[in-house]
Amino acid sequence: MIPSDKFLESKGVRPTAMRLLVFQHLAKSKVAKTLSDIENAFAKADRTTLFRTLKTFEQKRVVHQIDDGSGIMKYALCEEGCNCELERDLHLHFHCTNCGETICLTEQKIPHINLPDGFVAENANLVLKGICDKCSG
Amino acid sequence: MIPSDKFLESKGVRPTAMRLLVFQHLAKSKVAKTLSDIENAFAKADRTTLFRTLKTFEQKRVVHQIDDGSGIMKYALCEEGCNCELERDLHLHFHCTNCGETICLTEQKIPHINLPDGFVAENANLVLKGICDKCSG
DNA sequence: GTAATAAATGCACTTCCATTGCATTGCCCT
DNA sequence: AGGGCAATGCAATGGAAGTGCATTTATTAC
Ligand SMILES: [Mn+2]
Ligand SMILES: [Mn+2]
Ligand SMILES: [Zn+2]
Ligand SMILES: [Zn+2]
Repeated sequence: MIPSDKFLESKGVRPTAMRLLVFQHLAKSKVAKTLSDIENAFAKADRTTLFRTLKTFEQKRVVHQIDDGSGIMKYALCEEGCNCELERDLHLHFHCTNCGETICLTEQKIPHINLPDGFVAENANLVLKGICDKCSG
Repeated sequence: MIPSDKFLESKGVRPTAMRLLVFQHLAKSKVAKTLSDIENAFAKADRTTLFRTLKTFEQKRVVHQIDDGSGIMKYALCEEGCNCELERDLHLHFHCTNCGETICLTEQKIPHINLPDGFVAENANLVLKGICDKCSG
């Protein structure tokens, strides 16, 4: 298990105290987090710093942003070997309408779609909504 | 060609002057429209009225709302025989990162996805981003 | 080590869109 | 005409994203 600070450095992100906390918070979580989630997880965290931390993480492919249709952006760690550079998010996301949580289904890839002539897709976002495993149990 | 007012009535929407204008505006358009788009299309239109008009249309399955990831909701007429009730949006949407337009690809259905145990999908949203036919020509 | 430089942080403020409250107007039915 | 409900218009609010700028902290140069 590569330590968090070394990991961030390997991604080109300077491992400040706050960044390490955010990274580890996301690493512990099975679900995607909103900015407010993260803000509330740390008593003395400034919203703007967290916002910019996540932006930096996103640029350096540490996290990916998820628009699950709830109106609030969520963030989750990228998979190892994830090539967000080419296709931001090949896997799909599941948004539970009961508990409101959103999770990455990294095993479920977005199928290839044949588009009409003239359309060139560079990116895809597939969100399924319904009841998650915890809520349907 | 069924007249607009009869069509709205058949959907359980009272065909007021403003509603007819909005409906016909959407019917003419090949692309999904934002609330501001519609507001700008009519000089003396109140934003709130349009907002509620679209909300009513959505509830009565006259239009569907599209979250293309641009941060602004867009609206497009439902297809004839569309069963939004069961699966809000079976077809996919294409968002052009060049011209900013979003169009319904009603022929392109969202493929069925096998989910892990415990997950029950009720709804799906698939948005492809890239260059549209007009911009790639 | 100290000074210069660059990066990160904190606070205030702005912007943009969605949404609501409430008074008013218009429509429909009796 | 009058009662009642639906639709409208205007004002205000809320929530989230994003920006400006001063301050602190870390890095680099000397
Ligand atoms: Mn994901
Ligand atoms: Mn559509
Ligand atoms: Zn759930
Ligand atoms: Zn285009």
